[in-house]
Amino acid sequence: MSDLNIYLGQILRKYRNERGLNQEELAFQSDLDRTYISLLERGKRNPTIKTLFILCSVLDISPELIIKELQTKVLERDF
Amino acid sequence: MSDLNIYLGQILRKYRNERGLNQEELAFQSDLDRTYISLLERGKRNPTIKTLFILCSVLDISPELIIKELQTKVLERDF
DNA sequence: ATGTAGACTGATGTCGACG
DNA sequence: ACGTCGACATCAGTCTACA
Repeated sequence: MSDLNIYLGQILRKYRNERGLNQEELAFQSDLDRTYISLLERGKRNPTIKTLFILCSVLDISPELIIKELQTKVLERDF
Repeated sequence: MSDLNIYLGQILRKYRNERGLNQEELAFQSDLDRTYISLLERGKRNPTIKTLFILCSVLDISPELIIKELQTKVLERDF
């Protein structure tokens, strides 16, 4: 639970790489700042639901699936 | 997409009522402010992922399921 | 028991620049 | 192409109070 940001960052980075996007392209398409993508992926930010939905739509993945992965990662540890 | 907050608020309120909790009890158990729960349920706030997870744990519902419901509501309209 | 208002703190998210 | 820094604006979330 405390490391939720870290896990989410790892998941988002994984899908970004799978899509063959770099941070700049993801930032541009999602209309977010590149430095913010960097912060997110390194677990320095805890995004809002709306931001998550935007990123998921660009990464062409279901928010539900991201949350599912996040849940399992969190449950493994301290939730 | 623009109405994401509204839909999320409706969903959260639905589950809170199903659990027989009032806003004060939910606020206390989730360690959030009562007035914030009120704002959330009326779509005036866009919570972070962490806040969603906290609320879900008190409401004893999977975050994945909330997001799934939210997705379908959003997809119906403008996403 | 809930909605609302206002003032507030801290975190999210922006922007320009550098290594 | 990414991490980082600092300054900044905006919004999440708190608190007191009243209807």
